[in-house]
Amino acid sequence: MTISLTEENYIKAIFNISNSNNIGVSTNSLSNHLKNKASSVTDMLKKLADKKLIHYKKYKGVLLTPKGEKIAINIIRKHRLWEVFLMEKLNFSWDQVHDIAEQLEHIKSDELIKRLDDFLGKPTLDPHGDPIPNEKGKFNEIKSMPLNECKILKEIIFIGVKNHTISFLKYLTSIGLGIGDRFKIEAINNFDNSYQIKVKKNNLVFLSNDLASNILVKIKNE
Amino acid sequence: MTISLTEENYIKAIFNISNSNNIGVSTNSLSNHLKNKASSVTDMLKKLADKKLIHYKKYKGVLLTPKGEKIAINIIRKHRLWEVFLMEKLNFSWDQVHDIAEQLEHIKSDELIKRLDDFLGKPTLDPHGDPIPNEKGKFNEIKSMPLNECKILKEIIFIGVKNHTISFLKYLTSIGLGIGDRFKIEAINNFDNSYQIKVKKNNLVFLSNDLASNILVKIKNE
DNA sequence: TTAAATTTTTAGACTAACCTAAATTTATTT
DNA sequence: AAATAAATTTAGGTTAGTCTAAAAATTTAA
Repeated sequence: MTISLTEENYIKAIFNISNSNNIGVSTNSLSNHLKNKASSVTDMLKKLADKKLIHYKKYKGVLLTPKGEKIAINIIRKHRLWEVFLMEKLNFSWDQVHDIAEQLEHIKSDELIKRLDDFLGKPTLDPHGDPIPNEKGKFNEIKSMPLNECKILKEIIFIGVKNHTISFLKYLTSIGLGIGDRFKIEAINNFDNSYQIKVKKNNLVFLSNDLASNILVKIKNE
Repeated sequence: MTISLTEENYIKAIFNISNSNNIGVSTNSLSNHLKNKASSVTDMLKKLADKKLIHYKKYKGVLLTPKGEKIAINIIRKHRLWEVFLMEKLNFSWDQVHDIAEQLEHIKSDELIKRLDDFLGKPTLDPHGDPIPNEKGKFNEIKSMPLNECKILKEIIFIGVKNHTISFLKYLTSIGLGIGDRFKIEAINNFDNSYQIKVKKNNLVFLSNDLASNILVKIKNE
């Protein structure tokens, strides 16, 4: 069975939306996500259901079947491996890699991905801190939390981001924050729940609560 | 102006056919090359002519405009750079790279190609010995000739192949011949114009005239 | 140089993936 | 629980790229 590029994008969207909400995906959310009209989405959902890639009941939203999920995870694996390649080997910055990886993820060759994986040293995290599923589709989850759930003044490791927009990533870069950085929470301002943190050798950096909610961290030695 | 993947494939086919024949490309040759019906080809030729990518006069065959040629050369550049990447970095063999490069050549990002080129050390030849045009579209032609035009017993360098089929490449590999190899013509058999050559440290290898016509060589020190 | 063969184009249709507008179902208010 | 609002689906249409069959132009051959 062949799966078109468009079908792949729908499957990926369903996976991403259901994974962040953990519930059946609505036609409208797909319509927003893919910037297609809801009626177009309905058409495609019927097609994907015929191919047994999703469970679909009219008016009830959709979920991936195991077969559909396998495809979704493989696309994500390819996307993230290419992102690693673009950053590590071609020296792109983390806000430049997404659009290119969005194209590369559709290249069809299992052998290519196997060799790319080897070439990159079988990475388990992409440049945004997102886990890269292995060949079997297994995610090596690392326990992280949004910075704004951290209410104690501790040493922290910056693990990943929730918001992947270019402007957000550029902003983090501009204030000197990158994946893997260690920093200390110096203060949590109780009037607006904003944060003051100190990155090694840097001055204090102020982060709004909203910004902190998009930064995923791990408490050091935990 | 955006150019679809299909349009890119037509432009590339026109370039390749006209470059090997050096003459206007017929509808039928495109139909064979692309494995589409001639009527489909006609439709597309009209579209490409509207976009000023080809010169097209009904019943008269086509040629690329400078604009079309620029696009064709850029696709070829991308294809060959990706082939180098696949062989040099991912250790594919030369008969495996074509199909994957056929997909990769359509990835749209000038920045990506620029960085890939740097990463690979700005190569000027691909793994089949074909020249890689530079950013400006200029080919660095190397003077080579088919082995069967070589009628003297000389030291030879294997520069490239004319026939790119997988079976041919595999055959060359199996008899121990690879791009860059030096060998000596030991004998030219006048009854069938076949060749006997001696690759360094190897036994004598017999090549039919037909086979020799698909091997591009340079005479050593010339 | 006319007839036959070949090549190319036109005409009309199909599929995938999209759209708008209208109808239907589900959810929310009062 | 009826009325309104929102979400979803259906109906019918469009475009890109393909196809088959028939018509027209060109080339080849007698």
